[in-house]
Amino acid sequence: MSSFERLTIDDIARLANVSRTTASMVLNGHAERYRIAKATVERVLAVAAEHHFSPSQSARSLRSKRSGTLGLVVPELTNFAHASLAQALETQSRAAGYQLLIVTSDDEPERETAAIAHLVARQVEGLIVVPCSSDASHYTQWTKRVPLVFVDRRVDDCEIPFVVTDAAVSVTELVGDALTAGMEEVVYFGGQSELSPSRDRLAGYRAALAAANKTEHTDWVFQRDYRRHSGQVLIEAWQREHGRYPQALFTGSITLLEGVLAHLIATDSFAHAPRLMTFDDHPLLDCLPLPVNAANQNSTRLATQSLASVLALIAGEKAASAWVPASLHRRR
Amino acid sequence: MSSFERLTIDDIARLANVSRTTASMVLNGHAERYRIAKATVERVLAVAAEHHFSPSQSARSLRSKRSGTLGLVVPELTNFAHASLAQALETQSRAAGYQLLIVTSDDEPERETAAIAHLVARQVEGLIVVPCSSDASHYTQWTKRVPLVFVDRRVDDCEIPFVVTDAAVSVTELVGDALTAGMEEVVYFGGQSELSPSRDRLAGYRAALAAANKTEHTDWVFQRDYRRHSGQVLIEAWQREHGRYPQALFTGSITLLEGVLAHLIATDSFAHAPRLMTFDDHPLLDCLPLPVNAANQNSTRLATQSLASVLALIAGEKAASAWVPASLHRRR
DNA sequence: TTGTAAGCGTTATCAG
DNA sequence: CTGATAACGCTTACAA
Repeated sequence: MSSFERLTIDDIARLANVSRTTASMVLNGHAERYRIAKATVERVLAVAAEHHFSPSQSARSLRSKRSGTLGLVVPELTNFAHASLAQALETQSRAAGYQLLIVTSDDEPERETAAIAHLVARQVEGLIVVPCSSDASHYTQWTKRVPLVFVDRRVDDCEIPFVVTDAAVSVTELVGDALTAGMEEVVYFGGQSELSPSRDRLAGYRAALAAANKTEHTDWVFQRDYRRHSGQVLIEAWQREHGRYPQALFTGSITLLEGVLAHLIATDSFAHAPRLMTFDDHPLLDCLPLPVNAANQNSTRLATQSLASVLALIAGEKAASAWVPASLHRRR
Repeated sequence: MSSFERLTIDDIARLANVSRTTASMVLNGHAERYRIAKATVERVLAVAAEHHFSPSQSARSLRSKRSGTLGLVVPELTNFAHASLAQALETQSRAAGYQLLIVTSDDEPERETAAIAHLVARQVEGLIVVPCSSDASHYTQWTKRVPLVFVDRRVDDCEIPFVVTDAAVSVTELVGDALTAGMEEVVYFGGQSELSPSRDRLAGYRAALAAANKTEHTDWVFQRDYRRHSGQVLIEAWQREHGRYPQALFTGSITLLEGVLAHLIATDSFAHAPRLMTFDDHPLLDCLPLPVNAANQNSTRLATQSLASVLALIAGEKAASAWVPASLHRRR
């Protein structure tokens, strides 16, 4: 087997000619409190440094009954918004003294349940979840065993705190822009209507119509799922039906936008393309031939707030839900 | 404090009217081996299930001297290639019975060192690192304390095993395509030449020139870093100098490509744009007005191989370095 | 077939 | 100021 033996605090104590206790106190910075002789302190620290001593996490957490870990369940790391969130949460958790365990659910409720079970078995002290099911009981069953908060998406009819983007407001603004600019017809392509962000985005769209005194046409709103393919199918169908493209189009995600753009490219239709808006931003959107206005989620703040929420729950306090505003990235 | 108490195996044993040992054996699936009465087994399992028992990881790892964790240090999760790698590694590690601890270095050597130190203190059993420094001693210092392999990038003059994409071959093919198609002039924009992927990509480019019997011009190869801004600066400078765009252009990363495209858009120059090729693929590249051929890294295989390497090191075996082929995504 | 007991590496209480 | 010692929850010889 391996040659990666580790020294224990006993080894350090022995090498420094002190007791286990003294070594422990020194290494945990309690030297002051216990008035340990300066010489002793230095000797212990020197020995520890020389041998790169680092205490056993397992022993420490066994003793302290704290794992020092938080769990994050996220659909896919290849989704830019979720990757940004994960990165922000990782940095912030570590700064707060927690190691973040990131696990992916692939947007499948079964894998998600397995992921949560895995993290609970790993004894995370708290759980931050981007839920992919709208069935509250999927989540409430864990709620007695571990502090749990939702981020990015929320689930109805349950008490679990959530931190989500205030999508409605930003979509209203985004779509409002187009209406103000004189667009008579703004079509909406969205994802699964069970997911809260879908509902929020649609609500924002409808609010914009209302604000502009427009009535929604029957062929303005279409919802399937967030797969790229769906974007392509929807725009194809719309074009086939009307023999033209809509004046303006809002897509609920970058993937849907990709589908739309892929179709426009395949049919060489940029010239007749709708004015495009989308939810979520990405650096590559700057490189499209068409300017796409985008609602840009603030992943840093989503991270900060959701972290604060779990930490509150862990501390036995109430955690408030929060809405985080998105910013608009206007490209025209 | 919180109401999230956990049952111990002693509780389960007591509730099932057996000893700690029996409970442990049953719960670890050793019932057969110790010929425990069927009724006893069922009783224990029933009680455990009823109370959602899950054993303390800390106690378990303390006892077994195995943390059951692997560490991954990656520059940024917002880089699509690294996110794909992290996701693949997470899934595969979990399947192999390890929890992956993902930590980001932000491509800064100091933060990277801190990240590694953090993971070592957390007692990961093995470490998979995308190195952001070319200083071997940054890494060899850890090598006596924990099994370490590089992925995606390698570091010269050190014995640490690596698993990287065979960039040279794919870039040769990519650039060769353009040369075969009659391009007389293929310009190369790359990132930091200290990083091994940069060198591999450049080597691939030069091999393509050689294969086509071309001599490299003095204004064909430019290397700065992988920031988007650099792509923009480089293309601007080239255009200013020559009063035109190159016939063909290879960018060493998507970010550099973004810079180039941003410039082309800003100056409305798509009509005179070079034939574009880039390293790393992204779904949004399908949506550009220009077809961009891309070398697509195989993150699943990078994950599989690097995981296999650390696991080999952990088992005390030799770990071989590996080159993973990339595939070409041709868009014209 | 089941139970007893030791020990993994820490930390913290309590004596000295 | 420093040192024994117990306890955290679990696995596993070894006994019974």
